[in-house]
Amino acid sequence: MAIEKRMDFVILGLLSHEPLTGYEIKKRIDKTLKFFWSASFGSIYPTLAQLEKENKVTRLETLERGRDKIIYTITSIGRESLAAWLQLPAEKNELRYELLLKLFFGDNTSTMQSLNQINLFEQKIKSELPYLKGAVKQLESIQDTETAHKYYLLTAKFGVKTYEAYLEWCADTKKILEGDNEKSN
Amino acid sequence: MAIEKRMDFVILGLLSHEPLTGYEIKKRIDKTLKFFWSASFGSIYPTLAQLEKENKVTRLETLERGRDKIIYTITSIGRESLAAWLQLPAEKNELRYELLLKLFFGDNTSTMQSLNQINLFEQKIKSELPYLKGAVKQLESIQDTETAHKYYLLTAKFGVKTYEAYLEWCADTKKILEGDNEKSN
DNA sequence: TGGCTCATGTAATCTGTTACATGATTCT
DNA sequence: AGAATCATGTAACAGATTACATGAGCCA
Repeated sequence: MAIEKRMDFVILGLLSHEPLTGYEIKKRIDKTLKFFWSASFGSIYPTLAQLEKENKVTRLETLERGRDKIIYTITSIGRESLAAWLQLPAEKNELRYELLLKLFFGDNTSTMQSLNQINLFEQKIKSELPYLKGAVKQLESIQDTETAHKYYLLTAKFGVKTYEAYLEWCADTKKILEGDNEKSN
Repeated sequence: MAIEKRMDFVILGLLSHEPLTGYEIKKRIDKTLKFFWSASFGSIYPTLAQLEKENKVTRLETLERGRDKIIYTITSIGRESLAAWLQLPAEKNELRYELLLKLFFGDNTSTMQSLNQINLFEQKIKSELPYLKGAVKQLESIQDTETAHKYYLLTAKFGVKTYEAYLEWCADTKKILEGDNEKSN
Protein backbone atom coordinates (compact mmCIF):
# COMPACT_ATOMS: atom_id res chain seq x y z
CA MET A 1 0.00 0.00 0.00
CA ALA A 2 2.67 2.46 1.05
CA ILE A 3 5.20 3.78 -1.44
CA GLU A 4 7.50 0.83 -1.94
CA LYS A 5 9.09 1.50 -5.27
CA ARG A 6 12.24 3.00 -3.91
CA MET A 7 14.09 2.70 -7.20
CA ASP A 8 12.06 5.68 -8.44
CA PHE A 9 13.44 7.82 -5.65
CA VAL A 10 16.98 6.53 -5.87
CA ILE A 11 17.00 7.68 -9.49
CA LEU A 12 15.23 10.96 -8.80
CA GLY A 13 17.66 11.59 -5.95
CA LEU A 14 20.70 11.05 -8.14
CA LEU A 15 19.19 13.21 -10.88
CA SER A 16 18.51 15.94 -8.30
CA HIS A 17 22.28 16.41 -8.16
CA GLU A 18 22.95 16.39 -11.90
CA PRO A 19 21.58 15.10 -15.22
CA LEU A 20 22.74 11.55 -15.92
CA THR A 21 22.38 8.65 -18.35
CA GLY A 22 21.07 5.28 -17.20
CA TYR A 23 24.56 3.90 -17.42
CA GLU A 24 25.94 6.68 -15.24
CA ILE A 25 23.16 6.13 -12.69
CA LYS A 26 24.25 2.53 -12.38
CA LYS A 27 27.83 3.63 -11.79
CA ARG A 28 26.81 6.14 -9.14
CA ILE A 29 24.82 3.48 -7.29
CA ASP A 30 27.66 0.96 -7.46
CA LYS A 31 30.23 3.45 -6.29
CA THR A 32 28.46 5.69 -3.82
CA LEU A 33 25.35 3.92 -2.56
CA LYS A 34 26.56 0.35 -2.66
CA PHE A 35 27.07 0.13 1.10
CA PHE A 36 23.37 0.50 1.70
CA TRP A 37 21.62 0.11 -1.66
CA SER A 38 22.00 -1.62 -5.01
CA ALA A 39 20.33 -1.82 -8.42
CA SER A 40 20.70 -3.48 -11.80
CA PHE A 41 20.24 -2.22 -15.37
CA GLY A 42 17.14 -4.37 -15.57
CA SER A 43 15.45 -2.09 -13.07
CA ILE A 44 17.10 1.22 -13.94
CA TYR A 45 16.11 1.50 -17.61
CA PRO A 46 12.44 0.53 -17.16
CA THR A 47 12.17 2.90 -14.19
CA LEU A 48 13.60 5.77 -16.23
CA ALA A 49 11.06 5.09 -18.99
CA GLN A 50 8.26 5.14 -16.44
CA LEU A 51 9.48 8.31 -14.75
CA GLU A 52 9.45 10.00 -18.12
CA LYS A 53 5.83 8.98 -18.67
CA GLU A 54 4.99 10.54 -15.32
CA ASN A 55 6.77 13.76 -16.34
CA LYS A 56 9.21 13.44 -13.47
CA VAL A 57 12.20 13.42 -15.80
CA THR A 58 12.87 14.59 -19.35
CA ARG A 59 15.06 12.77 -21.83
CA LEU A 60 17.59 14.31 -24.16
CA GLU A 61 19.05 12.12 -26.86
CA THR A 62 22.55 13.13 -27.78
CA LEU A 63 25.38 11.85 -29.90
CA GLU A 64 28.67 12.08 -28.12
CA ARG A 65 31.84 10.86 -29.82
CA GLY A 66 29.70 8.92 -32.24
CA ARG A 67 27.97 7.17 -29.33
CA ASP A 68 24.27 7.43 -28.58
CA LYS A 69 23.37 8.66 -25.15
CA ILE A 70 20.14 9.51 -23.40
CA ILE A 71 20.62 12.11 -20.73
CA TYR A 72 17.85 12.37 -18.16
CA THR A 73 17.06 15.55 -16.26
CA ILE A 74 14.75 15.87 -13.26
CA THR A 75 11.68 18.11 -13.64
CA SER A 76 9.94 20.22 -11.01
CA ILE A 77 7.30 17.50 -10.74
CA GLY A 78 10.11 15.04 -10.10
CA ARG A 79 11.60 17.25 -7.41
CA GLU A 80 8.24 17.57 -5.69
CA SER A 81 7.80 13.81 -5.79
CA LEU A 82 11.25 13.31 -4.28
CA ALA A 83 10.66 15.90 -1.55
CA ALA A 84 7.35 14.27 -0.62
CA TRP A 85 9.04 10.90 -0.28
CA LEU A 86 11.84 12.32 1.86
CA GLN A 87 9.23 13.49 4.36
CA LEU A 88 7.83 10.01 4.88
CA PRO A 89 9.44 7.93 7.61
CA ALA A 90 11.98 5.39 6.37
CA GLU A 91 10.30 2.02 6.55
CA LYS A 92 12.71 -0.48 5.11
CA ASN A 93 15.74 -0.70 7.33
CA GLU A 94 16.97 -4.22 7.09
CA LEU A 95 20.11 -6.18 7.36
CA ARG A 96 20.20 -9.53 5.61
CA TYR A 97 23.37 -11.30 6.53
CA GLU A 98 23.68 -14.84 5.33
CA LEU A 99 26.84 -15.06 7.43
CA LEU A 100 24.78 -14.68 10.61
CA LEU A 101 22.28 -17.22 9.39
CA LYS A 102 25.03 -19.77 8.78
CA LEU A 103 26.67 -18.97 12.08
CA PHE A 104 23.36 -19.32 13.91
CA PHE A 105 23.05 -22.86 12.60
CA GLY A 106 26.74 -23.54 13.24
CA ASP A 107 25.95 -26.43 15.60
CA ASN A 108 25.22 -28.49 12.49
CA THR A 109 28.79 -28.23 11.25
CA SER A 110 32.35 -27.98 12.53
CA THR A 111 33.83 -25.03 14.43
CA MET A 112 36.34 -24.75 11.59
CA GLN A 113 33.54 -24.16 9.10
CA SER A 114 32.13 -21.35 11.20
CA LEU A 115 35.57 -19.83 11.61
CA ASN A 116 36.00 -20.01 7.89
CA GLN A 117 32.79 -18.10 7.27
CA ILE A 118 33.84 -15.38 9.69
CA ASN A 119 37.26 -15.10 8.10
CA LEU A 120 35.70 -14.59 4.69
CA PHE A 121 33.44 -11.89 6.05
CA GLU A 122 36.30 -10.23 7.91
CA GLN A 123 38.45 -10.15 4.80
CA LYS A 124 35.71 -8.57 2.75
CA ILE A 125 35.09 -5.87 5.35
CA LYS A 126 38.81 -5.21 5.72
CA SER A 127 39.18 -4.81 1.98
CA GLU A 128 36.31 -2.35 1.73
CA LEU A 129 37.00 -0.25 4.81
CA PRO A 130 39.94 1.73 3.34
CA TYR A 131 37.73 2.90 0.49
CA LEU A 132 35.13 4.18 2.95
CA LYS A 133 37.76 5.83 5.11
CA GLY A 134 39.24 7.44 2.02
CA ALA A 135 35.85 8.85 1.09
CA VAL A 136 35.42 10.31 4.58
CA LYS A 137 38.87 11.91 4.49
CA GLN A 138 38.31 13.38 1.07
CA LEU A 139 34.86 14.71 1.86
CA GLU A 140 36.09 16.24 5.11
CA SER A 141 38.92 18.02 3.34
CA ILE A 142 36.97 19.68 0.55
CA GLN A 143 34.77 21.89 2.75
CA ASP A 144 32.76 23.33 -0.09
CA THR A 145 29.30 24.81 -0.14
CA GLU A 146 27.82 21.79 -1.88
CA THR A 147 25.38 20.46 0.73
CA ALA A 148 25.14 17.16 -1.13
CA HIS A 149 28.73 16.44 -0.10
CA LYS A 150 27.84 16.98 3.54
CA TYR A 151 25.18 14.28 3.39
CA TYR A 152 27.43 11.94 1.49
CA LEU A 153 29.95 12.36 4.31
CA LEU A 154 27.37 11.45 6.95
CA THR A 155 26.48 8.21 5.21
CA ALA A 156 30.13 7.34 4.64
CA LYS A 157 30.74 7.82 8.35
CA PHE A 158 27.92 5.39 9.04
CA GLY A 159 29.76 2.87 6.91
CA VAL A 160 33.05 3.35 8.73
CA LYS A 161 31.41 3.11 12.14
CA THR A 162 29.54 -0.10 11.39
CA TYR A 163 32.45 -1.71 9.56
CA GLU A 164 34.70 -1.06 12.52
CA ALA A 165 32.08 -2.62 14.80
CA TYR A 166 31.96 -5.66 12.49
CA LEU A 167 35.73 -6.06 12.71
CA GLU A 168 35.66 -5.91 16.51
CA TRP A 169 32.95 -8.53 16.55
CA CYS A 170 34.93 -10.73 14.15
CA ALA A 171 37.99 -10.59 16.40
CA ASP A 172 35.94 -11.37 19.53
CA THR A 173 34.04 -14.18 17.88
CA LYS A 174 37.13 -15.78 16.39
CA LYS A 175 38.78 -15.85 19.81
CA ILE A 176 35.77 -17.60 21.31
CA LEU A 177 35.52 -20.15 18.53
CA GLU A 178 39.26 -20.81 18.43
CA GLY A 179 39.21 -21.46 22.17
CA ASP A 180 36.40 -23.95 21.71
CA ASN A 181 38.21 -25.60 18.85
CA GLU A 182 41.35 -26.18 20.89
CA LYS A 183 39.38 -27.65 23.78
CA SER A 184 37.88 -30.19 21.41
CA ASN A 185 41.31 -31.27 20.12
CA MET B 1 22.38 -20.22 -10.82
CA ALA B 2 23.81 -20.59 -7.33
CA ILE B 3 21.63 -21.69 -4.45
CA GLU B 4 19.50 -18.67 -3.77
CA LYS B 5 16.51 -20.14 -2.01
CA ARG B 6 17.69 -19.47 1.48
CA MET B 7 14.24 -19.98 2.96
CA ASP B 8 14.78 -23.73 2.54
CA PHE B 9 17.81 -23.59 4.78
CA VAL B 10 16.32 -21.24 7.34
CA ILE B 11 13.56 -23.77 7.84
CA LEU B 12 15.87 -26.78 7.81
CA GLY B 13 18.11 -24.98 10.28
CA LEU B 14 15.28 -24.32 12.70
CA LEU B 15 14.04 -27.89 12.33
CA SER B 16 17.57 -29.16 13.03
CA HIS B 17 17.04 -27.95 16.59
CA GLU B 18 13.56 -29.36 17.12
CA PRO B 19 10.38 -30.38 15.27
CA LEU B 20 8.09 -27.41 14.64
CA THR B 21 4.86 -26.38 12.96
CA GLY B 22 4.83 -23.72 10.25
CA TYR B 23 3.33 -21.31 12.72
CA GLU B 24 6.07 -21.95 15.24
CA ILE B 25 8.72 -21.50 12.55
CA LYS B 26 7.34 -18.06 11.86
CA LYS B 27 7.51 -17.21 15.55
CA ARG B 28 11.10 -18.41 15.83
CA ILE B 29 12.12 -16.28 12.87
CA ASP B 30 10.36 -13.19 14.20
CA LYS B 31 11.82 -13.58 17.64
CA THR B 32 15.30 -14.96 17.13
CA LEU B 33 16.39 -14.25 13.57
CA LYS B 34 14.61 -10.97 13.01
CA PHE B 35 17.76 -8.89 13.40
CA PHE B 36 19.27 -10.41 10.31
CA TRP B 37 16.52 -12.34 8.53
CA SER B 38 12.76 -12.33 8.01
CA ALA B 39 10.01 -14.41 6.41
CA SER B 40 6.26 -14.48 5.92
CA PHE B 41 3.67 -17.27 6.05
CA GLY B 42 3.33 -16.92 2.30
CA SER B 43 6.83 -18.29 1.89
CA ILE B 44 7.00 -20.63 4.88
CA TYR B 45 4.06 -22.92 4.09
CA PRO B 46 4.87 -23.47 0.39
CA THR B 47 8.52 -24.10 1.29
CA LEU B 48 7.53 -26.72 3.87
CA ALA B 49 5.37 -28.46 1.28
CA GLN B 50 8.26 -28.50 -1.15
CA LEU B 51 10.76 -29.74 1.42
CA GLU B 52 8.43 -32.64 2.14
CA LYS B 53 8.33 -33.55 -1.55
CA GLU B 54 12.13 -33.60 -1.54
CA ASN B 55 12.11 -35.88 1.53
CA LYS B 56 14.01 -33.33 3.56
CA VAL B 57 11.27 -33.15 6.19
CA THR B 58 8.42 -35.40 7.28
CA ARG B 59 5.00 -34.22 8.34
CA LEU B 60 2.98 -35.45 11.27
CA GLU B 61 -0.61 -34.34 11.51
CA THR B 62 -1.82 -34.12 15.07
CA LEU B 63 -4.84 -32.93 16.95
CA GLU B 64 -3.90 -30.96 20.02
CA ARG B 65 -6.60 -29.49 22.22
CA GLY B 66 -9.05 -29.94 19.38
CA ARG B 67 -6.79 -27.93 17.09
CA ASP B 68 -5.18 -29.28 13.95
CA LYS B 69 -1.42 -29.06 13.74
CA ILE B 70 1.19 -30.26 11.31
CA ILE B 71 4.50 -30.90 12.99
CA TYR B 72 7.50 -31.09 10.68
CA THR B 73 10.65 -33.06 11.48
CA ILE B 74 13.94 -32.88 9.61
CA THR B 75 15.19 -36.09 7.94
CA SER B 76 18.75 -37.26 7.41
CA ILE B 77 18.48 -36.06 3.81
CA GLY B 78 17.45 -32.68 5.16
CA ARG B 79 20.41 -32.60 7.52
CA GLU B 80 22.79 -33.44 4.71
CA SER B 81 21.32 -30.69 2.58
CA LEU B 82 21.70 -28.20 5.42
CA ALA B 83 25.29 -29.24 6.13
CA ALA B 84 26.20 -28.88 2.45
CA TRP B 85 24.78 -25.37 2.38
CA LEU B 86 26.65 -24.39 5.55
CA GLN B 87 29.90 -25.21 3.80
CA LEU B 88 29.27 -22.80 0.94
CA PRO B 89 30.52 -19.25 1.43
CA ALA B 90 27.86 -16.76 2.51
CA GLU B 91 27.03 -14.70 -0.54
CA LYS B 92 24.21 -12.40 0.42
CA ASN B 93 25.43 -9.98 3.04
CA GLU B 94 23.53 -6.81 2.49
CA LEU B 95 22.30 -3.87 4.39
CA ARG B 96 19.36 -1.98 2.92
CA TYR B 97 18.76 1.12 4.95
CA GLU B 98 16.19 3.49 3.58
CA LEU B 99 17.26 5.89 6.30
CA LEU B 100 20.69 6.25 4.69
CA LEU B 101 19.12 6.68 1.29
CA LYS B 102 16.95 9.52 2.56
CA LEU B 103 19.84 11.08 4.43
CA PHE B 104 22.04 10.86 1.33
CA PHE B 105 19.52 12.94 -0.57
CA GLY B 106 18.99 15.26 2.39
CA ASP B 107 20.08 18.31 0.41
CA ASN B 108 16.64 18.23 -1.20
CA THR B 109 14.88 18.89 2.08
CA SER B 110 15.33 20.71 5.37
CA THR B 111 17.87 19.83 8.04
CA MET B 112 14.94 19.32 10.38
CA GLN B 113 13.58 16.58 8.14
CA SER B 114 16.89 14.75 8.19
CA LEU B 115 17.12 15.11 11.95
CA ASN B 116 13.64 13.73 12.22
CA GLN B 117 14.57 10.63 10.22
CA ILE B 118 17.60 10.02 12.42
CA ASN B 119 15.54 10.43 15.58
CA LEU B 120 13.06 7.84 14.39
CA PHE B 121 15.87 5.41 13.64
CA GLU B 122 17.56 6.10 16.96
CA GLN B 123 14.36 5.48 18.87
CA LYS B 124 13.78 2.18 17.14
CA ILE B 125 17.31 1.00 17.85
CA LYS B 126 17.10 2.14 21.47
CA SER B 127 13.85 0.27 21.94
CA GLU B 128 15.26 -2.96 20.50
CA LEU B 129 18.68 -2.92 22.12
CA PRO B 130 17.53 -3.96 25.63
CA TYR B 131 15.96 -7.09 24.17
CA LEU B 132 19.23 -8.03 22.48
CA LYS B 133 21.24 -7.29 25.59
CA GLY B 134 18.81 -9.36 27.62
CA ALA B 135 19.30 -12.28 25.25
CA VAL B 136 23.08 -12.01 25.58
CA LYS B 137 22.88 -11.92 29.37
CA GLN B 138 20.55 -14.87 29.52
CA LEU B 139 22.55 -16.96 27.07
CA GLU B 140 25.79 -16.20 28.89
CA SER B 141 24.31 -17.27 32.21
CA ILE B 142 22.92 -20.65 31.20
CA GLN B 143 26.26 -22.26 30.29
CA ASP B 144 24.76 -25.51 29.14
CA THR B 145 26.04 -28.11 26.75
CA GLU B 146 23.60 -27.11 24.02
CA THR B 147 25.92 -25.85 21.29
CA ALA B 148 23.00 -24.19 19.54
CA HIS B 149 22.86 -21.68 22.41
CA LYS B 150 26.50 -20.81 21.88
CA TYR B 151 25.86 -19.84 18.29
CA TYR B 152 22.75 -17.93 19.20
CA LEU B 153 24.87 -15.95 21.66
CA LEU B 154 27.42 -15.07 18.97
CA THR B 155 24.75 -13.65 16.66
CA ALA B 156 23.09 -11.75 19.51
CA LYS B 157 26.46 -10.19 20.29
CA PHE B 158 26.71 -9.09 16.68
CA GLY B 159 23.40 -7.33 17.13
CA VAL B 160 24.50 -5.56 20.31
CA LYS B 161 27.79 -4.46 18.76
CA THR B 162 26.22 -3.02 15.63
CA TYR B 163 23.32 -1.41 17.45
CA GLU B 164 25.73 0.34 19.79
CA ALA B 165 27.68 1.57 16.77
CA TYR B 166 24.44 2.85 15.24
CA LEU B 167 23.64 4.80 18.41
CA GLU B 168 27.09 6.39 18.45
CA TRP B 169 26.66 7.39 14.83
CA CYS B 170 23.20 8.83 15.57
CA ALA B 171 24.59 10.99 18.37
CA ASP B 172 27.50 12.22 16.23
CA THR B 173 25.30 12.92 13.24
CA LYS B 174 22.66 14.74 15.24
CA LYS B 175 25.31 17.03 16.71
CA ILE B 176 26.59 17.90 13.24
CA LEU B 177 23.15 18.54 11.82
CA GLU B 178 21.98 20.52 14.85
CA GLY B 179 25.05 22.75 14.54
CA ASP B 180 24.25 23.35 10.89
CA ASN B 181 20.65 24.07 11.73
CA GLU B 182 21.54 26.77 14.26
CA LYS B 183 23.92 28.45 11.85
CA SER B 184 21.11 28.76 9.31
CA ASN B 185 18.77 30.41 11.85
C1' DT C 1 -18.87 -11.48 23.57
C1' DG C 2 -15.07 -9.53 21.70
C1' DG C 3 -10.35 -9.61 20.83
C1' DC C 4 -6.15 -12.12 20.71
C1' DT C 5 -3.50 -16.07 19.66
C1' DC C 6 -3.14 -20.47 17.34
C1' DA C 7 -3.12 -22.58 12.84
C1' DT C 8 -2.90 -23.44 7.62
C1' DG C 9 -3.09 -22.12 3.22
C1' DT C 10 -3.68 -19.61 -1.58
C1' DA C 11 -3.81 -15.90 -5.22
C1' DA C 12 -2.39 -11.76 -6.79
C1' DT C 13 1.10 -8.87 -6.95
C1' DC C 14 5.55 -6.73 -6.44
C1' DT C 15 10.09 -5.76 -7.06
C1' DG C 16 13.89 -6.86 -8.72
C1' DT C 17 17.73 -9.84 -10.80
C1' DT C 18 19.99 -12.58 -14.41
C1' DA C 19 20.91 -13.48 -18.80
C1' DC C 20 20.74 -12.22 -23.24
C1' DA C 21 21.05 -9.17 -27.45
C1' DT C 22 23.50 -5.55 -29.75
C1' DG C 23 27.07 -2.61 -31.01
C1' DA C 24 30.40 1.36 -30.77
C1' DT C 25 34.63 3.28 -28.66
C1' DT C 26 38.77 3.32 -26.01
C1' DC C 27 42.70 1.44 -23.93
C1' DT C 28 46.86 -1.68 -23.94
C1' DA D 1 43.97 -7.40 -32.27
C1' DG D 2 41.61 -8.10 -28.18
C1' DA D 3 39.81 -6.70 -23.84
C1' DA D 4 37.48 -3.46 -21.24
C1' DT D 5 34.32 0.08 -20.98
C1' DC D 6 30.43 2.75 -22.69
C1' DA D 7 25.60 2.43 -23.69
C1' DT D 8 20.57 0.80 -24.04
C1' DG D 9 17.25 -2.33 -23.67
C1' DT D 10 14.11 -6.80 -23.10
C1' DA D 11 12.37 -11.44 -21.57
C1' DA D 12 12.28 -14.87 -18.40
C1' DC D 13 12.46 -15.92 -13.97
C1' DA D 14 13.05 -15.71 -8.93
C1' DG D 15 11.88 -15.00 -4.59
C1' DA D 16 9.20 -13.12 -1.72
C1' DT D 17 5.26 -10.14 0.42
C1' DT D 18 0.48 -8.72 1.14
C1' DA D 19 -4.03 -9.57 1.48
C1' DC D 20 -7.41 -12.66 1.75
C1' DA D 21 -9.99 -16.89 3.31
C1' DT D 22 -11.16 -19.81 7.13
C1' DG D 23 -11.88 -21.36 11.60
C1' DA D 24 -10.97 -23.02 16.49
C1' DG D 25 -9.53 -22.10 21.29
C1' DC D 26 -8.37 -18.95 25.13
C1' DC D 27 -8.73 -15.06 28.11
C1' DA D 28 -10.86 -10.92 30.31
